[in-house]
Amino acid sequence: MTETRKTPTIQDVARSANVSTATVSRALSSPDRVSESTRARVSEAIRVTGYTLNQAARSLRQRTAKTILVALPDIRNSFFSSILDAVEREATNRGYGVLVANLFLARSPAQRLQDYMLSNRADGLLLLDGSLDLSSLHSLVRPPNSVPLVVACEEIPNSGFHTVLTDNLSAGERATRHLIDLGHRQIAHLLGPEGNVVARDRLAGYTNALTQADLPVQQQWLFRGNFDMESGFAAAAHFMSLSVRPTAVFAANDESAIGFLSGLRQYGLTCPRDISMIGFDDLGVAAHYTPPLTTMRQPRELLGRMAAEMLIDILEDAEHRRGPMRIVLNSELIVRESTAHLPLRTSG
Amino acid sequence: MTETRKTPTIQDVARSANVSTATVSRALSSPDRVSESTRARVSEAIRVTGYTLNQAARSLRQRTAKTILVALPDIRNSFFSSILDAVEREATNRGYGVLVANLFLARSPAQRLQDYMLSNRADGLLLLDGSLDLSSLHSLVRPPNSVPLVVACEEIPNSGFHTVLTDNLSAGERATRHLIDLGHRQIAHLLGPEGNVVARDRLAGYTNALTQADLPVQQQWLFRGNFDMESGFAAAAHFMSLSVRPTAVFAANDESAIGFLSGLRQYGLTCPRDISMIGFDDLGVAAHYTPPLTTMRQPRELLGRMAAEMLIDILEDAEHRRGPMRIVLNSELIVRESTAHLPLRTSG
DNA sequence: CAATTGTGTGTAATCGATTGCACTACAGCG
DNA sequence: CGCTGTAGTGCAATCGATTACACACAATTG
Repeated sequence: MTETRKTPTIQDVARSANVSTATVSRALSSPDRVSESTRARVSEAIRVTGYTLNQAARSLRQRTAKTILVALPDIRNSFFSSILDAVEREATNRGYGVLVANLFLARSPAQRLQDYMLSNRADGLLLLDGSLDLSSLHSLVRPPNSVPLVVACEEIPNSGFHTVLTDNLSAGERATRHLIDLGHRQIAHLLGPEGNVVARDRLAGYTNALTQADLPVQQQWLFRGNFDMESGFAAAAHFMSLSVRPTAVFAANDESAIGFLSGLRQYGLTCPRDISMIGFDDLGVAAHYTPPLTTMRQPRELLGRMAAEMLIDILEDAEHRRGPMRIVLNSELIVRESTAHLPLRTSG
Repeated sequence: MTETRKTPTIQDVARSANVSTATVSRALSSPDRVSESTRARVSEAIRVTGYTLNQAARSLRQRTAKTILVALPDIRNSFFSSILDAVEREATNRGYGVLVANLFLARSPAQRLQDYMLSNRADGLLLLDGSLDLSSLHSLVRPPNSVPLVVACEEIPNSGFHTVLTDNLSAGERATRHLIDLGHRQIAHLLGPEGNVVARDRLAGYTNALTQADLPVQQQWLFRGNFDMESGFAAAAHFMSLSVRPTAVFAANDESAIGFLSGLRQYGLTCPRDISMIGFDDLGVAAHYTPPLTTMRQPRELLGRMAAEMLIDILEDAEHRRGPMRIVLNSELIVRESTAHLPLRTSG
């Protein structure tokens, strides 16, 4: 006799508790508007029927999906997945679901985001990728499609978007200064992707630090990179081809630093004996690399959590007319073993 | 005058195209049931109005969210995030959204999954975590809450769930045999988490290989581990305390292998000079570690893609009465520099 | 020519929860 | 006693798309 019953609805609960559906709904969403005895009856009825809310129905009526969309340039990258982790945690705590859109190799990223947002699947967008076409984003953010948006980790200059990120410029400065303090005078920079704002700021920090120390910025010591290991690996070959080789490298992130060191290894060079290396991010593997990597630690968890908080705050506060918010977090220098004092023995 | 117009609905399109909403709906979902001229008028009207589908309304009516839920033990782990990447790609291609639930440190994981599934937010569940309580899962999968479920990477024994995974047992065998082939006779295994089926299979493979080579399985050479770097690091201390030290280690995964090597480094031991090490997974960093890590490569992308395919196939095929499916993929031995022939010089 | 089939479209019910409005009952007050 | 205010509840409209059913009309068939 127990046929495959359909999922119980609020109607079933109402019938079982001998109240109207309106009362059940209120007992759930604003319990203080319902008498205690009724509330108890409803709770019991919910238990008996095994009722669970149909989110689609609620979304339709309330025009709210209780879901945020997180757009990442590449989930596989441990840096982003850590942030996603923190975002997911915060969102879950506040009753939101997390949809992910991996933009890596996607055909038309902006279009995809637009589809998602406008189809009422997500209430807000958390963007971890600064490389999107600004104009297509504007069509999302401007009326009539005013999608709540927070940009994290990356930044879109002059966009006026809400942003949470770390102070890449001063962190780049700090990293470079660390090398200078160790006595290095010939310091290269392994660049991040061209056009990436974060990478640009780290470069600017590098340049500042050199300039402040009266060291020249040498064009040939800016190595092409792309934030990934392969590009770091390739840069090592370039490094070997130089007539005058730097004694230290500041890499725009840990992944490329690791790729670079792995590349150097092919030529028999060892860190920190032959070269000092500082990275950026403090990925989990940095502490366990050989050698353990000196790096600028970004507070990933904090960053993800704050970005999620900010977005959800915006979503839940209809009166968010307080102008663009911008939170800048500090990075921290983590000294490990990949950086060392310049050897006293002269190299020439 | 251009007030904040509401999002255009199918009604607006119908009015603009001078047809009924039914026709608009049909023009979208089954174009061949609509005459060509009407179809053109509707397309034009959609363009003019800027209409986008309200997914909530569709979900409510069709009882389908066009979304899958991916549950992971820990997104930060690069192994899982790679799989998520592949899953997301496949799901997107087939028009599905991807919700993520990170079960790491979650209070009551099974409850969370249940909530998600029963609230009509997701149509199916892709489980990448084998450590969940089986009984709570059964309440999900059995009627009346028959949630379509595919388990990937991990396995839940005797559950009868659909599964995609690699052949951990034979891969564990292969890995161990590789060490034996290099002349090693004293081979340790750095275990995965207790109770984890995948870890258990890799251990079984290790045991098999030893037995086949007439080597004894020594209890004290089974090092506790947890699939993460910290546990590998800790195991190194244990290793140092042994009176007779193995010459090679098969680690249950790359992360713990890296942690272990990093631990050994503290004691001045170097791989592969002092010890050979083989890992499992072939994480991106494996190729760029120092030394580059020999490992068993799991076809992560394929695995993720197939799991997503399987789940969506099930969702879209109402008649999926073909019994539990089980796909086993092969891992591949990737020989790099962390394993070496046993040195001819005797250690005693 | 009548009967039949098929194509294209419209009408209206439906999915399940929320919520504006109306109503009852009762307490408090002058 | 009559009036007002408030707490608690129910009725029914609503969100936006889908779809069973009905119907009009053209094409095909016997």
